[in-house]
Amino acid sequence: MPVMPNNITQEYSSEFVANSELDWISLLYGSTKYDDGNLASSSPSQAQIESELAEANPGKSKAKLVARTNKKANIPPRIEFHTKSATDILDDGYRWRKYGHKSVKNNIHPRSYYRCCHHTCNVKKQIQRLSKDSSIVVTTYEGIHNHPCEKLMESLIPFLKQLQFLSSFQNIIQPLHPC
DNA sequence: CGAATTTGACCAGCGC
DNA sequence: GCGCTGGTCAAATTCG
Repeated sequence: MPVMPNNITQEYSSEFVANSELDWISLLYGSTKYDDGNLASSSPSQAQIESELAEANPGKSKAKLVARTNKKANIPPRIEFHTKSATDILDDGYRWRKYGHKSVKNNIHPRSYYRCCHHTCNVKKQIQRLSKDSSIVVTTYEGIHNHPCEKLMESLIPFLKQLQFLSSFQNIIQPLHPC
């Protein structure tokens, strides 16, 4: 099963482009789509990120940066991952609760809506297969997690406990060996 | 039995 | 104003 990055940030996205499982990424600042399927970028910051993505991803010409023409303010950034996978749900380390399932226009595959289970986190994601290519799973993240990845923490906890134990041990030894 | 998922209803935005 | 579409809610259902 392909594994998605643990923390979805703008900085992280260009790093993840190198993952061979990934087809391409779009950074979305909105959802305005035109009939021909194209999306446009407008703000300078988005253009800047787009060029950075292009530099980080020379072989993947499809990487696009998108602007939302929506008038609403404070729209969280959206990042779209295109992944070739037989399974719809990609393991990104976070726990998600499904809250919706909808068939969308011009696509035979329904779209699933998920929300992060963490009580203080409002990150959402949508999962949908491409109508043109059913092997491609499109995962769109909206917002940034404000908490650590649970799976990562689970694997780190034993190590941290060991560190804590060793540091307490060092506190006992240090008085005996000041150097 | 509690948690997670499913699914129909509802709402808001947009184009005509 | 109306219909279409996407997004969300919440009750019902399923699952472990």
